[in-house]
Amino acid sequence: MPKRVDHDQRRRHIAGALLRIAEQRGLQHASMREVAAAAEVSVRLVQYYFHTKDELLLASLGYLAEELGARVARRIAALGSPPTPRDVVSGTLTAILPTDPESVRLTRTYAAFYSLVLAEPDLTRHGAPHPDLLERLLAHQLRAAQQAGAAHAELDPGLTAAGLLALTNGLGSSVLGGQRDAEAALRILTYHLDRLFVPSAGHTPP
Amino acid sequence: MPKRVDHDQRRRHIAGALLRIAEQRGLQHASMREVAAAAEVSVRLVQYYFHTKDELLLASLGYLAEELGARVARRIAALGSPPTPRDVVSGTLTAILPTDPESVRLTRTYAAFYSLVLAEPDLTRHGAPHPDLLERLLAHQLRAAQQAGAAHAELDPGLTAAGLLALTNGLGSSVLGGQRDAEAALRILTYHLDRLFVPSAGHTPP
DNA sequence: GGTTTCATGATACGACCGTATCAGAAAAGT
DNA sequence: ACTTTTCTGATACGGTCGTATCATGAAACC
Repeated sequence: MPKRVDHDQRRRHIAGALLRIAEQRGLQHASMREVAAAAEVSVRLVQYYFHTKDELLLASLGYLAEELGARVARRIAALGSPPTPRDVVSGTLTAILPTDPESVRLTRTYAAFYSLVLAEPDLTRHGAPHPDLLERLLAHQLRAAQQAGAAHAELDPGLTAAGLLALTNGLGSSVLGGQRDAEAALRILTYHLDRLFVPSAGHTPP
Repeated sequence: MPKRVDHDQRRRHIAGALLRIAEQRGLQHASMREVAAAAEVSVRLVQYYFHTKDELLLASLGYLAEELGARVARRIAALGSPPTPRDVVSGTLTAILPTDPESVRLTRTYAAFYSLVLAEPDLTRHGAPHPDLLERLLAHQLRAAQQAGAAHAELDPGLTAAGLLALTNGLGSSVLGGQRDAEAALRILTYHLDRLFVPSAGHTPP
């Protein structure tokens, strides 16, 4: 037998090369040859670990989702304990908004996959349980804030959570599109959060 | 000289074929040959009216923007006169949200161009004065509503307008992505509008 | 009414695409 | 030591891409 290699690591390495190309130059340029070159690997190797290009695309998208999920989780975990519901909401949403290099990279890469997913929905038939999950997390935090008197009681948590997520996604698009810088987007997001949560001692005293 | 032909009409016809392909199968399939076939025209003709593919893509995007702008204008013009600011805001936003076949077509097509524009920003160096324009329109309407006592006075019109636009774009993405249907998106949008405008006789009495 | 000019068609060229094939190196098991 | 299995490399094939070339139709102008 040959030297045993960590297949998963190899797959991540190659998929990472594809994600890098997708982020920087778009999926149009993510050909097998370009991916192999970016991973400093032969084309045959890419074929070996991913039998077909669709498989490579799908796996890469999976790794990307994993990475974004990890970032959100890390952000939430890094909050002081116990974090206020607003901290959780704000932390989650700013983790998705392209403000720092990592989030720019992640959202740019996601954007590269967006139209592909729209055009070929079969590719992700079994994917994306995420958005609904995030929405539920946010709604749950909003409810907790209401019970603690930290958010206005008449808010509908579900509709508000969905709105916040859509707002953040829309802001992210405009930032990536260059119509707004990250600072302006963050200002808009914070403004809307301020309208949901009642002011407390710890937060942005005027 | 040959029979004189309306060049602009021909260009629109060909660009329309590209837009149709982009919407239905994505820009990946919008090759010169496919566009020509969809327009029932020879490849040479496509080359004749658009010297290069980039030119075709750029022109098509322009026509698309024109079409969306016309839809918004038509929607606003169709409002009773004088329309309330809320009607204008709501009409503008629902014109953008993919709720009926035409708006689905427009937003799907836009989405197809999205990642291309992100990857090749040079293509649209001179384009897209639109978003800022819409934002200003919404902000202006919000201010008018405030002066008429129809919207809460403490709102920041600029930030709120930007938020509404981003919210609508985000909702549109989720509808196109199939995570939500148009009805749910409209419900979320209406909920947020309800939180901005003070209830009046004409609107959704409980 | 010939000629110029605009408009259109058929076809070819080189490049790159995804994938398949052929072959070989390298390490574990016996 | 030798076989067997896992891994890697070079190269070829058919297809499609964007674009260029060559050729021709048909109408307006002198």
